[in-house]
Amino acid sequence: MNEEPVPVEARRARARRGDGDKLRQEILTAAGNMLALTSDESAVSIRALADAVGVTPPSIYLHFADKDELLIEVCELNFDHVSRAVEEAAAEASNPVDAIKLACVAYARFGLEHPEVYRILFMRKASTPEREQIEMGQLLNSSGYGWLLRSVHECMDAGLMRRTDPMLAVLGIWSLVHGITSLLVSKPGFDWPPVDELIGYNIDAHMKGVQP
Amino acid sequence: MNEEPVPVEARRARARRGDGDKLRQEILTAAGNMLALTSDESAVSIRALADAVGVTPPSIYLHFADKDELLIEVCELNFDHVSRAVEEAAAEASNPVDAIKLACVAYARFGLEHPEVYRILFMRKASTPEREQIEMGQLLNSSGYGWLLRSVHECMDAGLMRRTDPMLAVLGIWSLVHGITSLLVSKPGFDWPPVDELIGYNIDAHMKGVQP
DNA sequence: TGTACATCAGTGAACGCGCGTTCACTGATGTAC
DNA sequence: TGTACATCAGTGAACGCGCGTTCACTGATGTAC
Repeated sequence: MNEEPVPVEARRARARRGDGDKLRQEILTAAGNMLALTSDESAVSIRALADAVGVTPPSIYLHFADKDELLIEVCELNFDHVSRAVEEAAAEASNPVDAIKLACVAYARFGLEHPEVYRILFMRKASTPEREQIEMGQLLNSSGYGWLLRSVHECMDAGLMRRTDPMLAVLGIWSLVHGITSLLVSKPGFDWPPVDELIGYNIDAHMKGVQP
Repeated sequence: MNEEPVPVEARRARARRGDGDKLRQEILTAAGNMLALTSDESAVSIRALADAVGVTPPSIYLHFADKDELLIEVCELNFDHVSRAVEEAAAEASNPVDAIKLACVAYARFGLEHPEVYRILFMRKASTPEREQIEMGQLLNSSGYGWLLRSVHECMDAGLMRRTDPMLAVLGIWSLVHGITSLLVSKPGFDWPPVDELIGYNIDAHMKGVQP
């Protein structure tokens, strides 16, 4: 249909002199939106991003050294999103065990609402070992992870969980909810039981199982 | 180094008249080996497979309609492998709860030993909805899944698990162990606690939590 | 107040790559007469 | 027992595609004199 090189009206207005960084933000926002809309990580190519922002592919390189650097920033932003969702949900609870339960539900819901973001954050193989280190650092430093670790400590201190290496307990809770979320994301066509019930029953059981 | 089109000595001996299907088997075996060796799903291309078997790319199409059909068969084979590993481990147990625990350890171990196979089976997004249906069918019909479902029923009948929709319990157990496995597979560089301890503590806790 | 100039945000065209797949073919193998 | 022929397993070369990335450039914007 539209084979002319670039429809000029679709082009983004050029940034003013000092405002080069605006494009940088627009690119990151567009990447997030594209993941949300297309549900396909491979659809987020340099070319597609440039198109979405209304710019030519080489412009991307004015703001990011390469594609990997771009994706790292996308991850950074989205670790923050998950963290916020989890912590907001947990704030409603009246005790640390309930807080963990609510957090798990919020975590799974985030995954289901942003499946491709979830994929990139938690299911992707990093392109290089260095890149993996960076991503793990982002994850471990995210406020959501810190929150869970503190909550587990709190539970142990309050006698609501039996004492053990807190890491084992943290990873167990995270694994359970990540397992559910990632299966739902990987196999959306399966005839799953209602999500809340699935999470509710199992996280309840799990938290009961780690009591003293 | 070796830029000649195809080093003739490396070529596979041509099959005898009725033996065309031998290549088919060799291709499937090679695909499994490549996944094991390269730990990179994207490395399994038609071209690489042809190379590994000692044949030219078009030959693949003598035996498989397209790449998707080939991968479906690879999955089929590997669902069988997981199932066998799980059931063999469980056979050592003296009660159904222990059987489930041993099965979980075997399942995780399989994932760690065959990370790319695990990725394809349980972490990949299917290329099409039809393809997803096929894969889910393979999974649900695999003997390992059937075994877990029966074991959960057994536990409930024996009063070792409290009664609920068995699907909730099955998916919970599977999610926990899949969660651990897939995180280990996704983030191999993380400083994980010993796998047996991680699985042991958490599956123990979980099975305790689902008791009556 | 006007103009030359450096700077900055971007463009256009092309690069090489590996991919899945197709098409016309070749040549060894077995079979019919 | 010998030969023509159909069949079958494979080859060789090419297709179009989208990808990340590079390079030489353009032209608007602000600044110095």
